[in-house]
Amino acid sequence: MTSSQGSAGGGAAGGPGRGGAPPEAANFIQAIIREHEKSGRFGGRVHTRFPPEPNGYLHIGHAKSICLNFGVAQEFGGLCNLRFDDTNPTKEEVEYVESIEESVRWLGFDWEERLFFASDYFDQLYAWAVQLVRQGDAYVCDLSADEIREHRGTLTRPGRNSPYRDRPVAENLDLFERMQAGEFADGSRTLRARIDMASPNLNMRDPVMYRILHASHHRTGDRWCIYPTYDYAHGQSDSIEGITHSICTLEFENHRPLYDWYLERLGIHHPQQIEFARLNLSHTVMSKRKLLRLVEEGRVSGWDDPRLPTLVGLRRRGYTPQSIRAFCARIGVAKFNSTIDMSWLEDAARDDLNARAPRVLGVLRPLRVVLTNLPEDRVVELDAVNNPEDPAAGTRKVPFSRVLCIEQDDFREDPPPKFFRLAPGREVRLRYACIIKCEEVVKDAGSGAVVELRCTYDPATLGGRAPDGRKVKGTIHWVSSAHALPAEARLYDHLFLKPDPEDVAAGEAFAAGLNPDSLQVLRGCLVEPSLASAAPGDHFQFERLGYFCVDPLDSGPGRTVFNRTVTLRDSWAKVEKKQAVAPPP
RNA sequence: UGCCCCGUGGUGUAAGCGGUAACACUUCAGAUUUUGGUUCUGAAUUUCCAGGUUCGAAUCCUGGCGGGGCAACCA
Repeated sequence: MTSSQGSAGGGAAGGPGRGGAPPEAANFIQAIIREHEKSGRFGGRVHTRFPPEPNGYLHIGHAKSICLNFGVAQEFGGLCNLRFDDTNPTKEEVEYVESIEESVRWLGFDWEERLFFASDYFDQLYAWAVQLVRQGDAYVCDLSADEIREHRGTLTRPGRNSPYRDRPVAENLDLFERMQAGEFADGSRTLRARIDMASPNLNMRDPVMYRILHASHHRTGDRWCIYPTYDYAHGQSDSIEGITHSICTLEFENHRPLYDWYLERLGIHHPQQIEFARLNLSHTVMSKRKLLRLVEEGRVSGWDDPRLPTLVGLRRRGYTPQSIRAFCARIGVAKFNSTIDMSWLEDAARDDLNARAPRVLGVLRPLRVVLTNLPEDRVVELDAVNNPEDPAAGTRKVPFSRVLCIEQDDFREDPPPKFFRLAPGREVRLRYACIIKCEEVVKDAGSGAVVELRCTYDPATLGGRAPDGRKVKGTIHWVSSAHALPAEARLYDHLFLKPDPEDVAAGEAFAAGLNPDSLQVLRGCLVEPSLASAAPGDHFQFERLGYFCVDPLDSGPGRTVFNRTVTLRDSWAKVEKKQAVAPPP
């Protein structure tokens, strides 16, 4: 039994232990499965599946479903399949199949040899359709799409039977055979389930099972010109694979009676469909349609734009699979429609990266600092710890010399209260180096901008500690000008200004809610020389700034681009904000 | 004006058969700190409403109210 690998997410963190362990908090899906295990339904087996349609890129919402399906299987010692729901050749492409596989693998899940396609089952599905026709449970309907809609009735009014509903079985068989043989034009006929046109559930009003589509399929080519609908294909595919728990999102709740109906009429293995609430994240959009729009209208650079909630985007942004899995475990699973604040995702990234990302010194907006009492040719190699959370990460050397750069934000000519950084006449500690004192501020004659600080360093404090015990509250990051490497940094913010992108004035397109500052490109950054060996995709913590990831696409020889995954928590920013709202007397 | 689902602190979730609300995050206040990071301590706040059943209801029943979904030959 390999059920204790635990951490990989899905449901409550850790999950319940197996075999007689006291009951732990579980989400409602785990509770249902436990119930089934107890009652012996499915013979104690648990087999799930993640069933994407290959018509777009995976996003964080899919990650929730992936973690749930693979997680629950893992936890109960079961299996999870990857199955592409490829029943609509007009929308689906191989390009998506490949990207989806890659994303699931990247997230850390393994479907082993169980990669399936609904299209693998087209022959079986067809045979079952014939069976239903024979049983009088399905018929060929000559109504057009418009006519079908018209016959369906409305939410409050029952529908009317199709005039073709009572066709003799032999005629149905013949017609269906000829549909399949390509005798009829697209849309001219359908195969429909014969259920109940007066059902209060519209899905039961003789739903379409097969439509004529003379389209080439990415896997079956031109073998078929009729294709099963989702409702007819999905449950039967589950059945074929021996799925026990068919987990899907809430909008399929009303489809469950139909899911059950097909399986019952066919008399085949009958999985349990369970619905859960899809993930909504603040400040972004999740629907394929809207994501596609952002990409097509050029509001983002592509599907992997680091501002997008797509898995390829998050990956490029610097999110690790672990952080995404932890996030999915933390948000839980329920049937209530909720919106999770983006800060939860960001926290998950901080949590994970804090433990693993090596620390480096990098300056985003450099301000020149000259140490007037340090000889020009003097270079000191200082020891810096790579990760205080992980002693095994060791230390590295950082060069220190007369001309340095510090962050512009770390100097204030007129410091507000509680500002612990550098200011005229004040002292600050340079991380891993020494304490310096600002003696003089050099300004640009024209603009009045501060262009250089002339400081002195205290040789007694080399290493950072003051032997006289004097307290220096601030510690700032820095870089040696002569040794630093140039870099570009991309700072990201929410794609949308408001938590709910739909919350725009009447008549305004949702694009109006886009945050104009969601991307800020900084080209004059300077980073410590050890970063010369940074590889694409590497994660770092720029001390005091945030977590950054080497952009795999735009970095190359002679050019390093860092994507800011997320900032560090910044309690000074909070203090400052408060001061701005209510300035001290 | 039909059917289905849902309603627990600010947020997200828990409380197998009804037993007296918990966890995480956020917030606030401290401590530690050569990252205003991390970590640690403490505090604050909760069962949509109204009836009913019961010794006892977040849990069961009824009725409201509120939110979501459904009328593709999409998934």
